[in-house]
Amino acid sequence: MIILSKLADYGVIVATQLAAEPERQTNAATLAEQTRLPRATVAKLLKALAHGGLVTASRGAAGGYRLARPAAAISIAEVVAAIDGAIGVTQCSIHGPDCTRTDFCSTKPHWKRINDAVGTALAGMTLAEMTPAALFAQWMKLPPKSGPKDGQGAVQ
Amino acid sequence: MIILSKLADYGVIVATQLAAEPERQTNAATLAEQTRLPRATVAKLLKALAHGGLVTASRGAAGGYRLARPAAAISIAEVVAAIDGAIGVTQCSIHGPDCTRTDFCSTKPHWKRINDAVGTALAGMTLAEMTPAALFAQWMKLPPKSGPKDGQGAVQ
DNA sequence: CTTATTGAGTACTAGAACAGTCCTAAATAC
DNA sequence: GTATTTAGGACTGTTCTAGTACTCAATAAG
Repeated sequence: MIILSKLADYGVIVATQLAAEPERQTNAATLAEQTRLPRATVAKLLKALAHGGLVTASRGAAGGYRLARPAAAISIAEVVAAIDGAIGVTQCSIHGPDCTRTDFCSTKPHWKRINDAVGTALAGMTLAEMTPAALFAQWMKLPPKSGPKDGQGAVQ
Repeated sequence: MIILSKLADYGVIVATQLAAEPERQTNAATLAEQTRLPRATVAKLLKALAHGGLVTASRGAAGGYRLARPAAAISIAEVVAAIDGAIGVTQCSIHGPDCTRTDFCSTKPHWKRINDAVGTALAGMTLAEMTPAALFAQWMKLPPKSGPKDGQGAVQ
């Protein structure tokens, strides 16, 4: 089973790309090239991110997108929610008490615990931590098994 | 977005039902009645659980299912994995390095952290904790806002 | 041994969700 | 005015999910 949809995954990648150079305004076509994702798909993702208030858009010639807030203030949970909707472990976690089994379902109250754990995990990581720069910093401190001598560790 | 599929959710419900009376052997039809789930679906779930080694089956007349291990030794993660397959945050978390973006994808290494958090949350809860008995015990210690005077709290 | 019961395994179908594309309108720079 | 770029839908093909049905194998009871 996969937790994130492909689009949510892509959304994080696109947002991370924006976070890599926050001062610049980048248009959808350029982001598509940078991330090697289909142009139309990237455009769709950016619309969703803009709708969620995570990026700001400028229309017209020389327009484009940039992060609405500092990358360190945008959590992965927000990015995912902007694309996939609210995060819930089960159907009943989202829809509330309209489950026909509510009355005798003993599992329901427990999902909240798991739900919170997942939410915390996604909310506890920011876009800033996803950038290559952050990855590099981490790699300097905690070199992989193969050691820092081969540059591959930083990518893999 | 919903993390668990309906079937995985149902799987936990069915397994919890088995955990409620571990000494008895119950057949698929009875479990379907107890959980109010479609009989054919319950049968399908039980097959998956049996395949995953979580329940043992006895064929033939007076056959049925029971937990293969004590409920306290079966984690929700195992139940979910038996039905939905291995848990991964993204496609690449499962498929490994065959992603075409591996070389320049800076987000990939970070998913592991989130992946582990989700896995830990699901692995940290057992079937025993999901049973009504466990719920009741918890409710005795931590009564809900409405207080223990109305018996409803234990079900909701 | 025969028969009824029950799980095992597989195949199948309808429906929903997902991923991706395309088109038209609105805004902006030159 | 014209080119560029996002906004907002609509649309489509594919994949996945949920649910059902059917046949085979195993077991208990008479």
